[in-house]
Amino acid sequence: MARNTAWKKAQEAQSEMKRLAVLQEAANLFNQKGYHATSLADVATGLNITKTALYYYVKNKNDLLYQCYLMSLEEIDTARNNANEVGENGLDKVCQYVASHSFTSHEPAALLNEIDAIEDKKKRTELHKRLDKAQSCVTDWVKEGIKDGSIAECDAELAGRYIMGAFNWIPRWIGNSKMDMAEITAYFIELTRKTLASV
Amino acid sequence: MARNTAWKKAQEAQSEMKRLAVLQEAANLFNQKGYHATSLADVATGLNITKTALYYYVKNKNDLLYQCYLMSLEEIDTARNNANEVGENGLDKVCQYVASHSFTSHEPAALLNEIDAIEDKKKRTELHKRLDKAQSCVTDWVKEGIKDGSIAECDAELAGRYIMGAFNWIPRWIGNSKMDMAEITAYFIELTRKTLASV
DNA sequence: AAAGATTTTTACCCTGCGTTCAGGTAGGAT
DNA sequence: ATCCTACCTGAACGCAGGGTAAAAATCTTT
Repeated sequence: MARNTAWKKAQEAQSEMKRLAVLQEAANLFNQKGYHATSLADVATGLNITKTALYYYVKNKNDLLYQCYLMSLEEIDTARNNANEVGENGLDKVCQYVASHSFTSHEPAALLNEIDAIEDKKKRTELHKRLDKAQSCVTDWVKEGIKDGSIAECDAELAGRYIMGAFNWIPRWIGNSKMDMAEITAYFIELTRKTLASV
Repeated sequence: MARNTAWKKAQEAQSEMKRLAVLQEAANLFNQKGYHATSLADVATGLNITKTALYYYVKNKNDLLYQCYLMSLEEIDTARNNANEVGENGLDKVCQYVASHSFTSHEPAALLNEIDAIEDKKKRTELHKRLDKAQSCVTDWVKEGIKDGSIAECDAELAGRYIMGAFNWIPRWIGNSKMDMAEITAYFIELTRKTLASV
């Protein structure tokens, strides 16, 4: 029956929403307190359910972390694609990237330290690879910028690391600051332009 | 007896050496895997003793973390004083600071995230204060540099955060890199000079 | 050699937390 | 009424890992 499948789809969509809510809550806590310091009870109470209920959406705690990574990496990929489309030269792409990168609500950067907590080796290396890509694309853009003249001659990898470090570190201190992410990001992009500026 | 006190001092010195070895080992592991992911057994086996032996040198696991912080902060303080003595202008002081800061074997920067794991509230805020100082001195030097002309007009705090972020992030990726700390630091200082350069 | 101080071990307890199991409720379909 | 599916709960298990007490080994002093 057509009705049946349509209904089923609606159900699945709603279910997926709930699953994402679980991941979102978990990601927030993992970012705040770290994976090991966050108990499943913490995640559960934040959602007003029991910790056992989590097992309906997720295989186990470690899988929960993995799913969070998948979610975050998806955003990073989006940011990268966006930068490639919108950016007009190397420098522009780098700036576009860091802008969307740091606006994400999940603060994936903070999460991205806990990769070694992933127990399954295959998944761990998979995540490592995808993360490397998140860094190497910046390196590539810097090289591109050197060629197209928007960026000064420099060591592309180190320059990329320098910039990404500055941005990735934001979550560590933003709590103490009166400024919000938008202001900080805007100013950091200015600094980035100066750091990379040709002549 | 004079002999007695002299000897006692020697003993204490040796004991202190051992205590520092414990802290060093713990700091390394905490940096590598994080506080919560590191068990006392891990620390103990790294030193070829039983975990109970640790309790001779340290009150408990949380105190161990605290002692590690004290050790790291001492180095940071030294680096700051050194920068203030040797540096000839604002820009110079900043560069001196980050140079010695990142050469430390303990990689205190990585450690410095886990402050919230300190359970005692008083000690936690004490560490927070001292860490703030480690950041604010950079802000001050940037301001100084703007006045003495070595650094361009800019938001001193944000510029300081930007630079410190770049350096603090190094421990996260240096493992994947073929370069060593000395090379990286040298190049990062160049980038820092460019980022802050007046004109 | 015996007493004392320092350092480390053996053997154990106990709590927190991830995980499982055995259901239970609500609501739509038949 | 009955059954199915989606979703959730409470209670209990198992074990990793922090912590303790007391014995034992090692080193020093007299």
